[in-house]
Amino acid sequence: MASKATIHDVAQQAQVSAGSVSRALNNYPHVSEELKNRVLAAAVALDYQPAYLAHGLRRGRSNSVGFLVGTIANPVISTIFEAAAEALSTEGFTITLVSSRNQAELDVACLRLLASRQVSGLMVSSAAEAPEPARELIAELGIPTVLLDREASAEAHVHAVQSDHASSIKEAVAHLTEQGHRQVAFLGGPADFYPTRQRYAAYRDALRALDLPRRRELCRFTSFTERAAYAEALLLLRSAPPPSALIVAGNIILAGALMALQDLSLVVGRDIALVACDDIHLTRLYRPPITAIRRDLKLLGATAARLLLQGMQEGAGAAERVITLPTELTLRESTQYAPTRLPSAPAGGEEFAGVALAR
Amino acid sequence: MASKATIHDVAQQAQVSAGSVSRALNNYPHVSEELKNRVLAAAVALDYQPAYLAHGLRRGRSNSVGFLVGTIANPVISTIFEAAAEALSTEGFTITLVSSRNQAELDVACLRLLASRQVSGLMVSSAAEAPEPARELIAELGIPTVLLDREASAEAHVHAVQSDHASSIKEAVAHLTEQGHRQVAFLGGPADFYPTRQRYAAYRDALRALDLPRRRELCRFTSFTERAAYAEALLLLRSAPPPSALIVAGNIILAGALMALQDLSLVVGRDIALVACDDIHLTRLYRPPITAIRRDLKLLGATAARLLLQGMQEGAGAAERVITLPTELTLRESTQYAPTRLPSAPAGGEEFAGVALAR
DNA sequence: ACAGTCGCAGAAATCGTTTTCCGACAGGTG
DNA sequence: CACCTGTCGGAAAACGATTTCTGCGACTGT
Repeated sequence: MASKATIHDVAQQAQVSAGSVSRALNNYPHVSEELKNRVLAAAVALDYQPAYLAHGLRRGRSNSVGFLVGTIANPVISTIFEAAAEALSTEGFTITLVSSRNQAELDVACLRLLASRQVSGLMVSSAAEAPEPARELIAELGIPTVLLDREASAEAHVHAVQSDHASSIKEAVAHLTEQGHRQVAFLGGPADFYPTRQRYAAYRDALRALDLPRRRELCRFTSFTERAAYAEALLLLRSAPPPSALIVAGNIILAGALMALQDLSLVVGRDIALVACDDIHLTRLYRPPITAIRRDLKLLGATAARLLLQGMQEGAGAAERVITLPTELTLRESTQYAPTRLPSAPAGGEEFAGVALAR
Repeated sequence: MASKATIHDVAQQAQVSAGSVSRALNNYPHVSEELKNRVLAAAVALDYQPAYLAHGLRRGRSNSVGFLVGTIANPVISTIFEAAAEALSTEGFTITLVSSRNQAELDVACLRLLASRQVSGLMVSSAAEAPEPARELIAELGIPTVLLDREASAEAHVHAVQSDHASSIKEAVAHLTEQGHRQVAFLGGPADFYPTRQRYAAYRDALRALDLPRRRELCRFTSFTERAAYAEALLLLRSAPPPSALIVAGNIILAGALMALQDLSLVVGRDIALVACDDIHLTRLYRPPITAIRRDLKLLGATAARLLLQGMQEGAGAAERVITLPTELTLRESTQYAPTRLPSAPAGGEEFAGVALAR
């Protein structure tokens, strides 16, 4: 009913041609006030809604941007995209959402789907990374694209918004060192994943700069499932000598790590210091509150939207842009007190280490 | 490049007419094997992707379903929609996502937008509820629709998937009563919100059935922001006599409530028993773990998708369907031990009751 | 051998817009 | 008065698919 009236109905009602209706409604030059008013009145009277499909077909663009996500069921991702969606929709764009279900091999199929939908822009927070076929496809598609927290591309139409993970990681390691920690562990996402690479590199550099021991077994990578993160965290925590501090990337991984800590009866802030890489409800509300690296997710989404809007406007014009947004280390109790595992408390420390070793 | 080849290019390559290409590709009857092969080969050679817009325009349907959400930045919502999106996309549908930013007055505009996009189906988890104009619009739009955890509609094309909030709430109240609690508080979402109404009604009925005091000030409703939930929780917890148990609806509200509890130095499981209405990472990982009402969010989403697919297939055919899925109360330590606030100290108990009567 | 089906495929109409093309008309100028 | 310039709006051609219409052969039954 609502979408039943066509432009011809409006034209008939207003006693003009269909072309004039189109011109009047789209604010073309050289349209008389009088005609415009007549058309507007008729459109309102008939509750005319232009048929999007026909509009897009003729115009050659769909006025919709494609969102490719690994999963939307992650509060960090969904917050970013919500902000981006808001900015884009106020500019008249619709969002077409596709999830590759965290399966890298589905990325390409999802992109093709979006391309066949003739999206006018692309926002990508895909499952996988790097030399991947998905990147090539994005490059050859020629659609203005913004990568979210992914390795930037050299293509002119492919922009990127990233977070400065490195500086906060370095800050965190420095902070832990000041508290006396020397065995600092790192639990990251998939090793080829851009944020993980950034964080890991910063972690490694910081250890080197501060002359801390760099032990391979204190550094593990896991997929984005709680179960996998739990398993890796267990392995990591059981290594000898055990870590006295742990940096975990991502909120799902944090959940797995906390489960592992609880299963090993390790109390955060007492037996081990903990730093999380995204600030979610859990980090603030956990007892003790967990030190976390914060970033403005809404700003990230909004910035990405702005970049994409620019990219879509200038067509295949200017060169690619990369924007890096700051992160901020928020200290909380999980890193505030020197854990008992620290070698500074000699006897107790030994004992705890012994227990940990014995499982 | 990828979407550059049209059906005419394929026709030319295969030395047939455009119509035949369409028939061959869409598995029409009366197409010779030989022609079909030739067309298929040509299509592959040219990497032909049918133009979605033209296809939809001619067919009259867009092969995309609209998702209307209050916000996607809520893990419960996004998990449901992720599951629904997966089921729908395997059937060849695309998702068009619109967020009304939790503003009830935007619901209608969002629906109109989706309607103008000629979506073939609608999935609604809108901000607001009830006699609202949005419901009327959905009714008159005539698009097959599934409401997610919302009041069902009498319209033939409007289906619903709901959760059986009531039974678990009753179970929770019974459990609390068994532990000796008499001052059971309830912190819900907006009062006109379907899940809140269901939960509140069940809570009230359970109190009545178990002959517990029903005090208005122990029952508060809040919007879906952490700040608001925090404020209401403070008021609720400060009422005299204070509640010894608290049931909170929704994950955002839980976060606000936990903040309030921490600010008042009330320890969950010791000073107050706590029941949450959605099982998220936070409930499982909080110390102590929080008793929660669980439901299978993926099943909810998948069921909604199934309902919508049915609805879109049978057109304006059969009548509306409502499916109610079970919930399950998972007991954890937050309700396991009798809190210190319990009137088991008799004098206090009398006093509490007296105050309760006086309102 | 002839009318009646049936399978197949080309030509053309169609979906609802936008856009191009073109003609009509008004007003100012040489 | 002829001529240009510029505004306005109708008619028709796109856009790229699907679907209807139509006709051509081949096959069947009598």
